[in-house]
Amino acid sequence: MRKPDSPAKNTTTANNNTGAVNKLRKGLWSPEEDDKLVKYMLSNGQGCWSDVARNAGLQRCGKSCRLRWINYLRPDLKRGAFSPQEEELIIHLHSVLGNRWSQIAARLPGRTDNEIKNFWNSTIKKRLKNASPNNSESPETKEAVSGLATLNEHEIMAMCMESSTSSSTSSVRAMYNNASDRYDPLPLPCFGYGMPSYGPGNYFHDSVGGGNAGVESGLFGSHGMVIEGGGGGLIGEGELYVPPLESISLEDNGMTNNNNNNNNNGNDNNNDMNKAISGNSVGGNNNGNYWEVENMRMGEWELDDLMKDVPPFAFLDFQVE
DNA sequence: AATTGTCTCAACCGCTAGTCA
DNA sequence: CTGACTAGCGGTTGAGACAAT
Repeated sequence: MRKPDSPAKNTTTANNNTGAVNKLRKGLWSPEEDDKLVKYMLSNGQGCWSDVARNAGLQRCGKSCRLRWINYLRPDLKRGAFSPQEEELIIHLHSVLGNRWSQIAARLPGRTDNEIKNFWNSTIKKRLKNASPNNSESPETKEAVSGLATLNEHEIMAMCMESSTSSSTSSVRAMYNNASDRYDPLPLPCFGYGMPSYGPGNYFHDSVGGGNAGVESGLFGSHGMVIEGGGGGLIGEGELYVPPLESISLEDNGMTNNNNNNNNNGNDNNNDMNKAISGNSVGGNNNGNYWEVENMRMGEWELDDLMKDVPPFAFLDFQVE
């Protein structure tokens, strides 16, 4: 943890330093600063982060405010220890996506890229290493990693349930109940498609009336997070494959996210999952929506191709007016 | 009880990409 | 086209917490 710089040391008042820009604070955030930022964000929503810093009366750079909000203050954060299911999912996603922490985080409701990155570097990495102290390419290690490429359907559902009933949901409800009978959430920059239960259009809107948004919309459902194997190939029947963001065709869902322009070509995804989906037509579990992924290999999927003919983003009601 | 080593994680840094004048 | 500005990402740092000696 970094020591919070004292305000006296870091703040140069404009009074006795004409023309000088106030020195920005660094280091740990004080409760008062947190309070200021939370209050500002809840009442004004996210705008330009440098404006947020200025208007909230914080001697912080916008970048610092953004980080603090995203990683710590955002009301929907889950916090606490990672569940075994989350852990498995992280390992699996990392085997598919590599160190794309933000994309991994986008598939884990209430978790931040920073949190996942730390968890990976401190815990999982070590665990996988310990599983095979002599050789990282040993069968044990391969099993530890590739064995997680498929997740048990019930485990996924359990994660959906856990996610949708998490205490963070309640806390968000509490924060928004006074203002409205539905959750008009603050914009959450890292939540794009691929995180449907919190994503645009699904974000808690149905939860207030007793519905269960996380389950109804499907933690991995409507945007095609999980492809159910049809038997044969590496994805067995009843097993679930979580495709990389870049690989998901949204055409059948009629949904896309213009914000996701990350044109990763997936060259580092040359693992067995390619073989698994290549030559196996796998159907989505989304009420009859199917993605035809026949003949597709990750390295060949270009985002431009995926995005063409996709109708404009149809759900922007979470945007701050 | 004191010291040392290790772990955890909040926050920073540097970089890239997108936007706009 | 260019440069300034901003958002976002991944890597790294470092201080506090905790465990071991």
